[in-house]
Amino acid sequence: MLDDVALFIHIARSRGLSSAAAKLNLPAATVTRRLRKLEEKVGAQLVHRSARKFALTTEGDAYFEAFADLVTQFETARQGLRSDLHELRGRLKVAAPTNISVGLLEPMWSGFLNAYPEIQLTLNLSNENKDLLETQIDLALRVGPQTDMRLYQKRLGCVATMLVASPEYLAATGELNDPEDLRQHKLIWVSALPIWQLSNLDTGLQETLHLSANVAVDDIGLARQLARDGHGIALLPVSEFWENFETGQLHPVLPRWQGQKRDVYAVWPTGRLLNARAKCLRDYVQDYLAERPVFQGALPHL
Amino acid sequence: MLDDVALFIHIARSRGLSSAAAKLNLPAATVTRRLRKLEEKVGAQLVHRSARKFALTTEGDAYFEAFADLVTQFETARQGLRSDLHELRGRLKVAAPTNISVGLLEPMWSGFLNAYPEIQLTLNLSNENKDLLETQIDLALRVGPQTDMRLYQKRLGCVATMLVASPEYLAATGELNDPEDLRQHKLIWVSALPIWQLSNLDTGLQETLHLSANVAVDDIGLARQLARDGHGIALLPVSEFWENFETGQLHPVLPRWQGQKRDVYAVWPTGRLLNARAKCLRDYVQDYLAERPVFQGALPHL
DNA sequence: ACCTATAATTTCATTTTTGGAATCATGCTG
DNA sequence: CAGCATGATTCCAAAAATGAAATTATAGGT
Repeated sequence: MLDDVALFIHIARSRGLSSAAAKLNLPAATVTRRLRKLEEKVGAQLVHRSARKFALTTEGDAYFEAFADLVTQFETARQGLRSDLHELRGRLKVAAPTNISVGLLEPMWSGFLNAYPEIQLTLNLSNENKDLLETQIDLALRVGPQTDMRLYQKRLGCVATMLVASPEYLAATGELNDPEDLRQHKLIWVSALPIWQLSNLDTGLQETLHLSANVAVDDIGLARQLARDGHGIALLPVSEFWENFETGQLHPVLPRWQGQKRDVYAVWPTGRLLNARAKCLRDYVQDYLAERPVFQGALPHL
Repeated sequence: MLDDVALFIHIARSRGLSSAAAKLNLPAATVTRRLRKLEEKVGAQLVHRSARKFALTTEGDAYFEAFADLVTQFETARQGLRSDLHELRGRLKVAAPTNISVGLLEPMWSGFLNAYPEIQLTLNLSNENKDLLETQIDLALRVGPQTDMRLYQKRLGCVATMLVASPEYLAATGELNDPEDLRQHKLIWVSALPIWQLSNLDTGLQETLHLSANVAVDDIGLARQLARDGHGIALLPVSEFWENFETGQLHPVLPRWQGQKRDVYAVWPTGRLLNARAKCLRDYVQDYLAERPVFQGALPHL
């Protein structure tokens, strides 16, 4: 019956059965019959009609007012779902961490846009985790443990962390032989890596260190900068210095030890269907990360 | 297609095809087929189903979220219209003038309620014309010219007006022979009858008088009371004193002259369908008034 | 008043949908 | 592991809907 009500709404808007039939690509006979069937069900005539004259009855007015907006919303929702579910065109709003996006991942964004020129990508870069529901983000890339239960998450890769310092700092203070030696050093702490959990590449031995930091910051990029400037030893994701590692501005400290690996995730809200574009991007990112050791947990000096 | 979407919503809510079929009073074969047809149109499976297990796909979730509220609104609107249009049960909000409603018309309200015990009548009495749209009145009884173009109106009857004064007042001042004599008297003016247009019952002669009133009030009941108390001559609708006329508390002044007749109307907003209850009441009122001379323009002393 | 053009309705052969009955699938219980 | 109960699907005759073509209705123009 809802289809017949929708038909009636179109008839009312078109102010005639023939023009409604034309708009809906239906024969006039079908429109006539279905309107009459609806009127029989309702138990009232909805339309006064004759050749060249058209008016709604008072019942028809009531029906129109009650259902017109609903029919519009139905059709809008249906259209939106059709295009949103299946088409690789239109808007796609993505959040991603600033550090890796303007560095290692810039070619990935560029490649995606070239591959899908009809997708209008809005890329919100931030090193903070924005609320996806509030900001209406379709998909977010995140690094590190994801604890928000409102989000679906798919693991796309992982990044190792390791201890680094500037060569000047190490020349002044001497090399370290053991994680315990860290206590004698200036340390740069960053909020993303609150606990320093180190594991030995050779023996598999694990140590969790509770250290007192000389400097504490909440931005990984700043921590890298401070380490490079000789202010101490930092535990950093290798993505932060992978590209420039050969320049020697940051040296590994305790090179046979590594920090905990940080997984890279795609996340999106549970209530939200992942449309074709977001799925496409997610798969594109996964493929891109699969081909780069830095996102498969590799270390730059090995 | 909207019918199939609605069916899908019911399937999702019932968490099964068989239970949805039972609720909708449809064969399971029909439900199965129409769901599959919808899935073909959508180009995606909406439901994972097997014997004893049921789950929506992510596309199904999206469809459910997009359409569930709309389907509910559709069904609510449809149910509302069905009952509102045709059933003589439920709410009916009516506005009517206080004076005639607690007097002459009280038996009419009582009779209507007895005749239609399932109608829940809300009777808003006032001698002011309330905004029907704002107060969501279904139907209003009004007396006098109706100039609001947003209202449909149907004339149900009419009430004559005439000049009256207390016997004490007339004994003190003497009888009148001609409308011009009114100028020598104390007059009680009421806003509902701003112009005194008198017509002679015998000759048909009409006079429009522009008089200076001693007292001006905006409530007809108060005007009646003042006249009864000997404060002068008032031009009043006969409905105001029809019942008590034989008690002699108010005497006709210039008994062969009458004031302008005031029509009684049922009015309702043009955009609003007059439902079965309001129609029923309107017709009931018209029949009731038709049987009472006071509402057919009669004078009490003739 | 008549004619024409347009809108609505009706007819009927064809297509599609329906629903009862039969069949299949599967999860739970013993 | 087998059997049973329940849910889902398929089959097919019957019913309903469809749409092209023909017909009817009517409003406007001459």
